[in-house]
Amino acid sequence: MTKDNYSGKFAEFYKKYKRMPSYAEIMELFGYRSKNAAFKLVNKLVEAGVINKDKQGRLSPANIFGEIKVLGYIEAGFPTLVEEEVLHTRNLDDWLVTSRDSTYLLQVRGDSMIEAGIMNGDTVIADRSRPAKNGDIVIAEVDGGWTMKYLKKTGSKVELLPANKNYKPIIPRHDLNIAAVVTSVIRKY
Amino acid sequence: MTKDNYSGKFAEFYKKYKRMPSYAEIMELFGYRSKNAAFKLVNKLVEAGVINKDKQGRLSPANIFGEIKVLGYIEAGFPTLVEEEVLHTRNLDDWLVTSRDSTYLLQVRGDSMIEAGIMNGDTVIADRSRPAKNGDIVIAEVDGGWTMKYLKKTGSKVELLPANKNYKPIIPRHDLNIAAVVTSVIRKY
DNA sequence: AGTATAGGTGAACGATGGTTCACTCGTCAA
DNA sequence: TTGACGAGTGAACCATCGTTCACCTATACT
Repeated sequence: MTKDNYSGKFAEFYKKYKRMPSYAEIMELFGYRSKNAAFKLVNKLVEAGVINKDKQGRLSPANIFGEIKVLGYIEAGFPTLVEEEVLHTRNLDDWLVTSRDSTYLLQVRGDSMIEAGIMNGDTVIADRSRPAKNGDIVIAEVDGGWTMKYLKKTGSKVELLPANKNYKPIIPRHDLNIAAVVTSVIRKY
Repeated sequence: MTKDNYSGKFAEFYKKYKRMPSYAEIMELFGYRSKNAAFKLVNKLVEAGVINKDKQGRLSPANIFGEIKVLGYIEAGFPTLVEEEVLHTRNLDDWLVTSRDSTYLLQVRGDSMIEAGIMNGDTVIADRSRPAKNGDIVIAEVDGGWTMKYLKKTGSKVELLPANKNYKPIIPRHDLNIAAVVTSVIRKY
């Protein structure tokens, strides 16, 4: 069994149970009949930097699980070199979500934001706690309905601008309630 | 202290140490002087569905940490109603990443895929293990350089198509090595 | 008034945790 | 052939774990 397979089993377990296995469980996981075998294996993985162990011997994953390798740039235009080197790793959750309680996912219908690269079927991450600045893409309740648009503030005047020439800007008549600011857009193929 | 603050402290701890606190640690966390106080608090949170407890009393977060609430649709075009109801929750990692070992993040430079809604500065998630099908967006090594394009297969012929009228299709002369398939696009504001 | 009841204290319990020690069994190099 | 070494076994160790019990407030409700 390779070293990747070793840590893979731990990652599997951690993903399933959201905690590290005890030594008794590691025994079952690898078919050992001695706790000490598990103990030695763990120490190796600690040295390899895959697992962390605190002073009291409790285990925790060492960032590796849940983190995704980040390579360099890819040029969409002309072919260039991508360093085949891993620059660092990144946890998607930590990267995209600052405050979990005030964050929501919304699926997008329609094409009014197409020029901003937001297409029909995309998912947006919206944060309710972030203050809306001029130029932000916001989720807003305007005159009784909900919409997603660019926010344009000019003095005390507020407009909601689409990113599609076929649609007109919205100037709120009665109520404008900005519910959330779009912090990210995700498209899944 | 509200119930959210209770679970918030657990979420904080779990995020920091990637494991649930022991009862002794919960005591410190909340300033209790008795383990039993922690014990009773945990049981409440188990009943509230925030924390899971297995047969041997070990704790694990009950999906709530790390999961983000999913609301309904947002109409980009015209204002519509968004049900203010949480449909379900979703874990970004599980949703976007199928096999962690073969997944990479790449930052996009250039505008050759702009009509596919992939803009300069976006981040793409690429999977090395997924087979590349006709119409997929792929990361490919062609004639010594790297690029990201649509893959077009017609019989035995292979082309790389940009999503921008200003760029021409790439027909590989010597080598074409499809390294990864783009599974998601992320744009962060 | 009394009296439930939620929330905390403090001590004790057995079970399980991680750890250590002595030993065995192959494998590989000298 | 010998010896060193990595890897697994099996038993024992104590600290810590989760749990339970009896007891002690407060606060709110009849």
